[in-house]
Amino acid sequence: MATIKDVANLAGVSAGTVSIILNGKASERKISIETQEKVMAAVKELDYRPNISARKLRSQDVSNNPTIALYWASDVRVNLMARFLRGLQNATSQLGRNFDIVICPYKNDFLHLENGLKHRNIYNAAIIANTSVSDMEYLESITPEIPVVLFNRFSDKYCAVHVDNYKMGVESALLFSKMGHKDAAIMLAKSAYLAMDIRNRGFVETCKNNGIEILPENIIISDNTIEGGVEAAKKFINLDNPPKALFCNSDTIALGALHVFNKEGIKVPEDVEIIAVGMSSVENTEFSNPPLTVVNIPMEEMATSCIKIISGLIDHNVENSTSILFDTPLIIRDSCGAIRPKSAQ
Amino acid sequence: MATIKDVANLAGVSAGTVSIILNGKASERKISIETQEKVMAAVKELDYRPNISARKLRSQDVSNNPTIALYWASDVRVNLMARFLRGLQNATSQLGRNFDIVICPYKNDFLHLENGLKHRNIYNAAIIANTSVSDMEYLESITPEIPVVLFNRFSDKYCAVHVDNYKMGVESALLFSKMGHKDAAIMLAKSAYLAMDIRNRGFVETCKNNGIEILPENIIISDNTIEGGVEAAKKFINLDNPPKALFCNSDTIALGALHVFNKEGIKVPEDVEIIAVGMSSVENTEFSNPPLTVVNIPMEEMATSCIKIISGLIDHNVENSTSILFDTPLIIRDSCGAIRPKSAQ
DNA sequence: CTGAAAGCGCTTACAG
DNA sequence: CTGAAAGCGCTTACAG
Repeated sequence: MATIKDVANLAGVSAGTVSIILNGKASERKISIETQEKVMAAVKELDYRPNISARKLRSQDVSNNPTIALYWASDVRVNLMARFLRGLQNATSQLGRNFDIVICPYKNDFLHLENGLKHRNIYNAAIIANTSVSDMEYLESITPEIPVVLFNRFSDKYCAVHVDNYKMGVESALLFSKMGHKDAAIMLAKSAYLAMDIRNRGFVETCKNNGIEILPENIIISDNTIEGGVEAAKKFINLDNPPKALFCNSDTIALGALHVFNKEGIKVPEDVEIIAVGMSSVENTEFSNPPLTVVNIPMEEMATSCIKIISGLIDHNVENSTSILFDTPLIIRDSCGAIRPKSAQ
Repeated sequence: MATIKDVANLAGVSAGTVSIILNGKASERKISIETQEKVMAAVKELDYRPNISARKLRSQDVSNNPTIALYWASDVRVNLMARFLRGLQNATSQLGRNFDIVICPYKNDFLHLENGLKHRNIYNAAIIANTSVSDMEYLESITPEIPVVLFNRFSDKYCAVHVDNYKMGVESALLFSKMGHKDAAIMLAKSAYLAMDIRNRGFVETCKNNGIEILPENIIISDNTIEGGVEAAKKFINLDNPPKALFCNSDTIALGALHVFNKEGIKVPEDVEIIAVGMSSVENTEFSNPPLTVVNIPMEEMATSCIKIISGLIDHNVENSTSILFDTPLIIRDSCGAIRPKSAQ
């Protein structure tokens, strides 16, 4: 990488002169047109780009926000990030402190390729979200150079903001049980995510314990997209004996399924009751037709909490393995468990 | 802000020693426990935080990505940003070059309070999205210190990636005209955004020219949220003579309206035909009930284009006022203009 | 009109 | 076990 000195040498002037020209003070300092042209030519030839760190160091006028890396798996639905970012914004306004949040997309299972955790001078701190099992193993094996908070994961070693995934599955199963169901189907997002697996286990095991049968063919795997839900619903409809209880591991999938059910005249909740895990904005499931019963993951609040911990870590006044467990409220809406007006029964 | 020298002075040691301790090399370098404790105490007392710029400058090991500020109005639906970020990701992979994208939420009409454009050493470049009229005036009046690309806005002065907002309104009106409508209603997001105003004008003026009447009471203003659409739809239903053509300036509002229509047994498109401006993910309108006809703003492609221009500006090989106008295709779906099977007619 | 030099806050060989 | 010094790449008074 060319430096200002290289440019100066090539142009046959001093570094100071190059700096003046590059900072648009050429006319103010009466630098000759000729010199200016020589310098700009050298800049182009060497593909010179100023070193921002050196600039910042030199001219201290500018308040320097801490830079926080947000590691977000690139194949995770970006609109989940929307909720997260909303929470981040809340936090900065609550803390009266500003952070530069840098979005760092990473490929699941390849977190170890990222440099930000290994160096102390890229970011001041990091939030790591949507780790896969092997990413977690990697994290357990290293000691990052910067403060780290895990989002929606737990570890003894790190600060973490998380939910009880198993319980989410349990509560969904219990609601089905309460509604008197004896068999159920599941739509699962295919993914490498531990959290989702744990949720499924919670659901499946609780079903078993409460006399709800889940036949192997009633477990439908799909992409974690609306379209994935559409495909899954088509499979569901074609089952020999579609259960009247459906658990969707992601509300995105549930929305796709609703689309198909509405189109095909399958009534929710009369023909099939649905519970979904609330990952996307509450709005999306609140105003679907019908509104969906969800076990809600409070992303915004969790994100706010993340930033507060990070802020504390940077200031050295938070314990190095603080964990906050968030509750995941069951929001009962028309798709399952709601008391319906007589006319609709 | 305390420096390493301050810490060294307070602890009564040299700056080098402080550095060694802070970098976790104390035991390796056999620094006495006593010294370590003195230093850490001084660090805490002074609330010392290392200057990342100085670190970066000193230890050049780490590749330094250009930092791009993404100015995004904080009251704009964050899930629009989702689409934008998806486009950004595509760009970085296409360019084989990495950028640090820093999310900079700003308050509309207060872009002038942001420092990033005024200094050359905070960010390397900026993308500015969702400017209000007065933000645009501000931008016209200044010369930013860094390369800037406008997103979904146009200016002679800046690079811009934009769409023909007027035409979006025109095409929606023309489709209604083709469907034989003689009157129409509009649901508008209340906002300070020029783009939305222009769209409305395009729609209203074209309606007028084509004999479609829009009564003042048929113009419904609402929040740009699903809930806003719900409220708007309730007002729509209570109109004395609700038109059979409805233009929504935002698909988010349209989704809220659909919720109400479905609930109240108002059939789309039989009872009312809907065209919406496609701002959120295509998925969301593709799998609603019924799927929505939209004039789509190709956010992802526009974002990709933004980054490519930025990359060119940084490398000095793109013109300083390059503009790219994107097409906004009309996507015909069931809510308006689709050829329906006989059974549904 | 332009150059030489100081110094921003760090880290790291080197010396002792 | 610790300190003094050099130097990363810039910018900016100062000198001429």
